[in-house]
Amino acid sequence: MPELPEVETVRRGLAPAMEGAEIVRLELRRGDLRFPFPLEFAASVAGRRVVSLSRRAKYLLIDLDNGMTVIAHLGMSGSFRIEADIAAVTPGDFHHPRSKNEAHDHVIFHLTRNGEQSRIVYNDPRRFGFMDIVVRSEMASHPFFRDLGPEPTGNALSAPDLAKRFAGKAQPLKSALLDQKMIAGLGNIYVCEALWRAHLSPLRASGTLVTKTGKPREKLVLLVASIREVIADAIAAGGSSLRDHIQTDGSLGYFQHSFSVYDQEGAACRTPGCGGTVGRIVQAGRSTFYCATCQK
DNA sequence: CCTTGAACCTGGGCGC
DNA sequence: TGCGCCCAGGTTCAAG
Repeated sequence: MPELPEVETVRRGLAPAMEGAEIVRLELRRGDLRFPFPLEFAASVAGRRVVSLSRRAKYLLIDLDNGMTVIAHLGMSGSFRIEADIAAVTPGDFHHPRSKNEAHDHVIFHLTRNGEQSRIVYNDPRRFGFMDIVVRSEMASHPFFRDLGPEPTGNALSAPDLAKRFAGKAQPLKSALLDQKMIAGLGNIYVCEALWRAHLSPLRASGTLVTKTGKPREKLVLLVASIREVIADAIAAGGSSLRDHIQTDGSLGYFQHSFSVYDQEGAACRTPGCGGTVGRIVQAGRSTFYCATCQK
């Protein structure tokens, strides 16, 4: 499920339940997800207090009071849910349908705070997600983070900076933007949506957005603005919910109702006056949705 | 260096 | 109902 807006939504959902709480026990219900859990993972976490939750790219970061940070990546199908005792319900309760795939509850954080117990459950049917724990001061040099590009939120991402990365590249915009070294946190949905907003073809060579002297062309400035806007809009909507619930309380994000091109093959292009039709092609083994009429 | 394709997994949807 | 095939929000690694 998760690109940057979905992970940010998870972070915001978990923060009130986790920050300040003590992790009494970390329950690992199998030895691995995509990778084996690190040695001493459960022991390093047990008895620690959660200082804060943050995010870098698509990684959720759980800062502990011993100077270590738990890193969680949700892969394609990972999700967290909160189970508070006060909200404990009968299995099958209408408002809290018991997930039929409890078999995929792989990691459980058992928490306590002010005498109240709760659990944070990580579920991941496909197990493309993974968790690790690192010393916080060494995190920036960790292989997961070392090569990441700027965040598309805030001011970290700029057109001149992206121009440097794009200069001379024949790589199509679609795959360049999916590359986490270019910009951190974009995935298939938001790359398609940003390119549509900027009226740029996903097939276009990224180097064509840069002048001979290495300056961003007008189109690149527009692309950067489009990326920022689509990410901000998606976060405001609580992310996109496709096959899974993404919010920690079981509710759905609703940005999927705002898709202009993603998963919209055959639909009329929503660009005013365009009249084109949304098409689907495959690039680097992944679906790209775009309007060939207005995206050049 | 670059690009493509396969691999890692499970489940949902669709056509027959 | 059932089976087989295709597809899916990500990332990595091998091969050409």
